[in-house]
Amino acid sequence: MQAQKDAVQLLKHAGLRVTPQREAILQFLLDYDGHATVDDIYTSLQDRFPSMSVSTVYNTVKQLSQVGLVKEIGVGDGASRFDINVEPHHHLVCTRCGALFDFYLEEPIHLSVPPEAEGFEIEDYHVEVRGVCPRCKKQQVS
Amino acid sequence: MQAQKDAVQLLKHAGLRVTPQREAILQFLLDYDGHATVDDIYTSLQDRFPSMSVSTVYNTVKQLSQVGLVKEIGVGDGASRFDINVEPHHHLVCTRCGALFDFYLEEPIHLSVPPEAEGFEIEDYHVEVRGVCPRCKKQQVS
DNA sequence: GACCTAGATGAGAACGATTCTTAAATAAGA
DNA sequence: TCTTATTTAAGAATCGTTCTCATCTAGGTC
Repeated sequence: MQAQKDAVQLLKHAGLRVTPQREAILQFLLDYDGHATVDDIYTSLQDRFPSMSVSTVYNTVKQLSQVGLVKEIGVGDGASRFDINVEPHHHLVCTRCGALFDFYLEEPIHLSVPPEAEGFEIEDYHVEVRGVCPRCKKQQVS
Repeated sequence: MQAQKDAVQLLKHAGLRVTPQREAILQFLLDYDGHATVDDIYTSLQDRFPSMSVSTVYNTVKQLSQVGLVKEIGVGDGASRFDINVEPHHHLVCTRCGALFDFYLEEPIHLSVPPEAEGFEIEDYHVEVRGVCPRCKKQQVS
């Protein structure tokens, strides 16, 4: 009840219409521990919304991300993931299994904009660290 | 002649068979000023290799990147881009037009691996800075 | 130079993620 | 309750990429 109200309030405050589908999708992301793909959301809500289409999930997460309620993270080549953690943070990606971990930088990056991009207006940045996660490291025989 | 020899030598040293298609693709990347997509390569070589298939381009760039002759950079959602600059470097991406600029970090990043990823073995990392390039900034009225 | 074989190519089918299209359904203000 | 601008469902369409497989060829061997 509590949590359900949250999703509704968040949608209202964001100026989005409250529909059952949106509420469920946002709620799912609020409860989900990790970085969900559209397919995660879609299949998880199949029971409650058997007739919901994938387009609806795409539309919804796009809107949620436009109003800043979720953050889209596109690492590597696979499907985009959606993160309820909208604070600026970065990711470790396992090149073996695709697992994703959040991390925070100890201090902001320092970069020198090259001459040909003089005047580039930085909006934000994302660091993608690639490597082998502890789980996969354990599994490899070497 | 000079440049052409380079591509051949690079392929040989990498232990790859030298085929006309590979030579042309690598040469194209050597000459190309920027970050080419598979489609850039494919369409640019249509004249010289009318019967070359996209698969060949995909196969070739994949191999070139496996032997370290080029670097694949996948920013945002669109097509992967291939970069003859294999030094560790990072990218500015224009969120309006998709333009891509290289940049270098003044100093390496410092990160604290989160507890749940304890033992993560870092292979490399890539910083994607998003914003508005000078050209697009000029064009927007505001 | 001719021969052999692992490896490369071309053509198109297949695939996965995402977007588009359209008609029907509905949230939310009047 | 009525109205209208939004949202939805369903599936077609699109885009980038991979796969399949029959044919071809680079490059070592004789």
